[in-house]
Amino acid sequence: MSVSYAQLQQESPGIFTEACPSRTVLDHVMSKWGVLVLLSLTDGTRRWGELRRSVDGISEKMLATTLRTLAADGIVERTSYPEVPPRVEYSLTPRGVELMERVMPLMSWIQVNADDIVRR
Amino acid sequence: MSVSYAQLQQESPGIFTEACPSRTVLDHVMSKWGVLVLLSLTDGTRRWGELRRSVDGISEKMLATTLRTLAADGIVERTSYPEVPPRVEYSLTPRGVELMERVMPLMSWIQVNADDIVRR
DNA sequence: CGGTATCCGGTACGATACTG
DNA sequence: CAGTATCGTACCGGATACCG
Repeated sequence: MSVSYAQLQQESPGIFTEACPSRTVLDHVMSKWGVLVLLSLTDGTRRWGELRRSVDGISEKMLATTLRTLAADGIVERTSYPEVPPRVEYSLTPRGVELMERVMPLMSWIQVNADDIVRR
Repeated sequence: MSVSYAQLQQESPGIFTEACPSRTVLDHVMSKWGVLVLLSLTDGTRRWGELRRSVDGISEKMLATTLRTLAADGIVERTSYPEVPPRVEYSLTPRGVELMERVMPLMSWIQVNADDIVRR
C-alpha cells in the first residue's frame, strides 16, 4: 500500500499529470456533489427523490449530471422499473463499494475534525 | 469506524448539510488542486518552486490560493526564511499528515483503477 | 525566488418551466 | 415520479504583468 506520492510515482510514472486518467477519476469522484451523492448511496439503494432530498442543496440538474457521470464510470448503477408512476433506483456497483470503503475513513475524519478546522 | 452515511448521521445529525463545517473542509481538501498539492507534500517539505513544478498544470494564482486556504485550515504549514534570494518552505502539519493517511489509500485505488474506469 | 494584482472568458451551477 | 430544456449568472481559474 502506497503512503507517499513518491511511491505512487515509482509504481506509475506520470501519475496525476494533466492527461492522466487518474485526474479524470479524481475530478468525478471528488467533485462537489459526486462525493456527497456517493456518500448517500453507502446506505444502500435509493430512489431519485430520496437522493434529491438526502443531498442537501443539490439541484435537479446537478443530481442528473452527477449520476450520469458516475454511472458512465461504472461506480453507480441505475435501474429503472417500467411502472406507472415510474420508479428508478440507484446503487453503488461493486467498484463503487470498493471506492467508498476508501472514502469513508476520510469522511469520518472530516466529521470529527471539521469544527476545529473551520473555527480557527 | 463509520462505514455508512447512516452511521455518520447518527453520530452527528446534520452532517454534510449546506451550512455544516464538514462541507467547507470537504470543499477545501477535495478541491481540484487541493488534493494534488497535499499529495505532493506527502513526500515531505517542499519549496514553492518545487510545488509549482510537481503539480502538473497548476497556475501560480491557484497554487497561492490553495496554499493559503490549506494553511488557514491548519493542514499545511508555511515557513519563510529571511534570506536573499527568499526561500519559503511548505509542509504538512500533524493534522495534515493525519488527513493524508486517510487520503492515500483512496489515491492508490484510483491509480490502480483509473485506466479501467475511463476506458469504458 | 516567491509571490501579488488585474483582467477576463468559460463553465459550473442554480432557478424555473415543462414532459413522458 | 423522474427527469429534460432553457436561460442567466457567479465565480473558478488561466494569462499576463509586475514587485520585494
